[in-house]
Amino acid sequence: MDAQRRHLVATELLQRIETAARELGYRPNHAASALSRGRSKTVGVLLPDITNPVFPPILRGIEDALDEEGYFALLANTSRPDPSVDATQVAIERMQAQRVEGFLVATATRDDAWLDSLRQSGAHIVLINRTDGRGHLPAVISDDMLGMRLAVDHLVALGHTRIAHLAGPETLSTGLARRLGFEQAMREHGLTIKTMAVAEAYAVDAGETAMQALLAKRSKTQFTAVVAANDLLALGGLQALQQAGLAVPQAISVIGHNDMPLLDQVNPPLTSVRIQHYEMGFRAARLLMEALRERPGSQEATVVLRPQLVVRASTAAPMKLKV
Amino acid sequence: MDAQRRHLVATELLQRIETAARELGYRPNHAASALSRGRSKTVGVLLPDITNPVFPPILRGIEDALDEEGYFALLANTSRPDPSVDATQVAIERMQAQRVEGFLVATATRDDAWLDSLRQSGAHIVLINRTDGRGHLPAVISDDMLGMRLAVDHLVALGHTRIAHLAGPETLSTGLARRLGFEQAMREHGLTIKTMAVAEAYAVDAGETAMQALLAKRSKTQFTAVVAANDLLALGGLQALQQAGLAVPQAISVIGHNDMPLLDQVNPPLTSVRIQHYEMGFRAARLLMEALRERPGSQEATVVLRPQLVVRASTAAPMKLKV
DNA sequence: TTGTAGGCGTTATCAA
DNA sequence: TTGATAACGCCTACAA
Repeated sequence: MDAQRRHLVATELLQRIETAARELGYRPNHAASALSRGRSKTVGVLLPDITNPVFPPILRGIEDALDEEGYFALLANTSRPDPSVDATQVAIERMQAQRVEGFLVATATRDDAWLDSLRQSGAHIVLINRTDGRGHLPAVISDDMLGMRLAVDHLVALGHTRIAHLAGPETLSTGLARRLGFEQAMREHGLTIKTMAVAEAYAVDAGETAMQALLAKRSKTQFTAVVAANDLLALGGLQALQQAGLAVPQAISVIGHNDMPLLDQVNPPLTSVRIQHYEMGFRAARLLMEALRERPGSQEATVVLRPQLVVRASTAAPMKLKV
Repeated sequence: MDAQRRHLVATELLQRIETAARELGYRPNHAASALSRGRSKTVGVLLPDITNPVFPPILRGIEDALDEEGYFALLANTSRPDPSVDATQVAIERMQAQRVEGFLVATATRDDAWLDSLRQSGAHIVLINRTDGRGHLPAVISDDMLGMRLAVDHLVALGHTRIAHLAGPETLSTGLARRLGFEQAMREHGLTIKTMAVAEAYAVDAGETAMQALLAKRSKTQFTAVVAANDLLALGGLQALQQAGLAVPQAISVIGHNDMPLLDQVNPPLTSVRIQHYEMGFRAARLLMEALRERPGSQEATVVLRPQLVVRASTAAPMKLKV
């Protein structure tokens, strides 16, 4: 029964009804309600892969927010071993068949055609962590430019001037924004950018490869620090540095991005830009809930969360130059 | 349209129909189907907390298996900051309202009343990773006894004889089974168990506390190695050892359990018993799918997966005794 | 083979 | 305010 109207019925009667209902094993049938009211109380959530450590806190935030309104998330991991089938498209169709009331999308790239058509079909969408290229979808993201500025500021304060960037894929808004943020921050300090390598994906092995590319040019560039666009890249980079016999932070300082779990336990504990993952998921889900309540056309916001630098043992003053 | 009967219709007509359907924006309404057929194509998944690194691979396995049959998982994180409300009970009721066809439960303790009543209500249930106390529910678990044997065998082969156990909560089947496995393995080697500490929960800080308890008795017991029931406990233990100025593995060898992600990157890289998390989720979901297909009363299996020892740098031969 | 009627459980509408 | 009734969209069973 509608919670707001319980008081209209005698308490004693109400209790008798509820006991009876329990004894008869009555359960409200949500499928019937969904059909009749056209509200499934579910939303679709698109993630690349829940196995990637950044996503569990985001998902937890989403579910905590949905929970408050009695919603469930239908989850799809879109990154699959077999890329021949378009997992995203399939997932969206299945979710639409389930009549999800909206979508939370953490898989956007800067040129996703499906996002546009999904939007044009009138679906409610909130992006998480990554924006699309056009920027006309509401989103909850971290201030990636600021994050990179914090990283560069920290290194400059330690005395570094020759700083390299281990960039993420430019197809992702985060990869692009962090590169731009890095360049901007360097400019503000009057520093020129000597080296940059772009990783193919946010993954450990891609980071290793990219770092090797950086190291190949090291004799020329003499960089003493590396800002990575992502922790996984940084971890891969750490491995490449170790193989090259370069000590972190003595020879090279390294900064990651995301501050994913366990990063304080790795060797050396990694300095990283902490992103509010849980908050990101929570706010995005709330935003979606609000959009579902409002009449269509209510203005939709983009929320930008503040990152924070967490200094650990992978950054130190550069070695004295042997001039 | 039913895939098995497509051929009964002229291909050309079929295509015209499908184009028309697409143009009209037709989407099959699953809510209606669910109501009419009594099948929601969803199952409930109960986890303590997706943020704990062991669960993402399990969930991924579950979803990959469900995906094959067009099912979605409705997820609930039952461990909540405010324990005053029984999150499990609430989640189950909401899932039943959504008419989930079964439950995948990774939160079982050895004395859960709700599990029994859920079972008696006729729900299909498959347990994951942990069993209940009575053992009359189908489950997919890892061979915890074997896992501990692998750990002890490895330490004995290195020359250790005084081995301590950092046990998990006895309310969980894994905590109990691993302790029993440890004791059994020690017995097989003719070794007596000098020290054991039981952690309150599978968490880093609980591991730290428990290790401190072990260390308090160290002058008497002189243990040279610790087998932890869980990686988080081992990580906490590592911290306590570091604070006590004991080097790992030179002074003390440490073995974890689960081989969770990033464990190869911590300092020192942790030797651990690898559990097939993904497989566990995948098989459990498959088992549930089968149970849903069969007539009621079909015999239900418990699947036991083989763990595997992953040797890294946290274990070494014991220091020479100064006799 | 094709078509049609009734029902799934809930909600909303419209009369009384 | 209350109570009966149609409708939500799909599925199945039965009739044509």
